[in-house]
Order: sequence, then structure tokens, then C-alpha cells
Amino acid sequence: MSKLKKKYRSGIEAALEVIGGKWKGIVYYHLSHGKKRTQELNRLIPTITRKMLVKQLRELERDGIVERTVYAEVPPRVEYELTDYGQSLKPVLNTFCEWGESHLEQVYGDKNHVLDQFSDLNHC
Amino acid sequence: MSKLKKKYRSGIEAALEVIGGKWKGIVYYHLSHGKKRTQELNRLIPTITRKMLVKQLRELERDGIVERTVYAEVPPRVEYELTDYGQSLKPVLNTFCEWGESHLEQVYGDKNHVLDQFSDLNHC
DNA sequence: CCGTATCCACGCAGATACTG
DNA sequence: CAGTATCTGCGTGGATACGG
Repeated sequence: MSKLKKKYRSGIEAALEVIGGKWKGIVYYHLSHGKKRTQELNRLIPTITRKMLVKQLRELERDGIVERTVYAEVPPRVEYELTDYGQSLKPVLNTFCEWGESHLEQVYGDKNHVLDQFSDLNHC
Repeated sequence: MSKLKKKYRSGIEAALEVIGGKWKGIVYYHLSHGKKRTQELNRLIPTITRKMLVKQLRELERDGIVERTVYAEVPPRVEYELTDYGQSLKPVLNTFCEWGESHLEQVYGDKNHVLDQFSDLNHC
């Protein structure tokens, strides 16, 4: 985990540092539904570049949320999954996500019009 | 509230759009402890520039989280406070904040070493 | 006191090509 | 397949000065 000395003004800042930003949330979201290979994640999030994806995963790893497993095969296979510690974010992000969806309803009337659908995933 | 048509991949993204980023969390945090004038907020968050502060407040206002009240006085007085809708984020951000604080403990051993103290505020 | 305008530098992130 | 390197642009946000 990160050991940078830095001042935070509230736990919100600290949590946002771990899971905030443009990509972390959606990456976490997919990993919370099970172990994934790099490529799978990239396919699930087509708009992220490989470079960014790897960067997000490294940071999640550094913060102890995600574990990276490399299999000594050819061609190489790498899998990412939530650590036990990462699981502790689940209920937190779940209420967060639910608030987000109800917010979309507030703003747009129908959240489904602005939420991309995933075949086999339910929301939140 | 915002009416931009945009696709979200999960409620997390939507919520992050409202409360994510470098400043929104801490601004919300202070407003959740009561109505504040512009200057007060700027004093409570010394590292934010006036321009950024106003920008964050405008966005929170646009998203229906914050209400801005202008008093026709000289010198001018402007106050910001959470709307009823904004209050709905309180329990959500509270669990968020608590996770953040416990995360700091995990990483640093003692969260108080990295948490700036506020005189009259308790954490979260 | 509150907010905006202008200028500008820096860093983030995209595209692309490359290695193991 | 997974990941890195380089190069580049574009936007974000800081500093500063000004206006209502």
C-alpha cells in the first residue's frame, strides 16, 4: 500500500484518492463481479486505452484493492481480482452506486436511457 | 440540474461526476456542517483558489446539491448551503468517509498523523 | 466582498509503435 | 497477450489583475 506522507482534510479525500477519478470506479465495478484478464477488462471498457487501464490497475494494486496474478504461460496470462481488503469497499460503493442511479432518475427521468446495459450484469 | 445527455457505465460514474474530483468532497464536507459564506469556505480550504472554489460550487449548484443565496447588501454577502436533495448524499458520503479514515489507519497506522484537524469538527 | 477575465505552464492522457 | 516508451495536444487549473 502507498506510504506517501500527505495531509488529508477528510476521509472523503482519502477514499476519493483510492477509488476516485475517471476510471477506477468502473474498473472496480467490473472486478467486483469476478476475476478478469487484462483483455477482458479492456473489452468491457472499450473507451479506456491500454495504458490507462494498466495505470489504474497498478494504483488499485498499490492501494491493496486489487491483486495481480501472472501465469507463466505462453502467451502470457494475467488476471486481476479484488483482494479481501478490496471487498470491504463493496458495500460502500454499493450505496454510492445506488445514489448515482437514483440521481440519474432525478435528472433524466429514466436512468435506463443513460445507463449502458451489460448483458449479464445487474446494476450496482 | 444538468441535462447533458451522456452515457454512464454504472451509477458509480454518475455519482463520481457529482461528488468526485479533487475538491467537491471537501467542499461538501464543510457545507454538510452548516451554511457557509464564500470566504469562510476559502479559509477552511486554504489551498483552493477562488476560481476553483467558485467553479466547484457552481457545479454542485447545477447538480442540485447546493443552494446559493445572495443578499443585497454592501458589501455583498453570499451563502451556500446543502439543499434537501444534497442532504441525501450525507449517509452515502458518511460511509465513504469512514472507509477513507479506516483506510488511512491501515496505511499509516494512525490516521491522525495524516488528517488535518479542524477545531470544532469531528471526523466524517 | 464576490466573482470573472486573461494569460500561461504543467501534467494527463491519446495514438502509435515497440519489446518480452 | 501483456505491458512499456515516446511523442504530442489539449485541457485544467494556478497566478494575477480587474469589475460590480
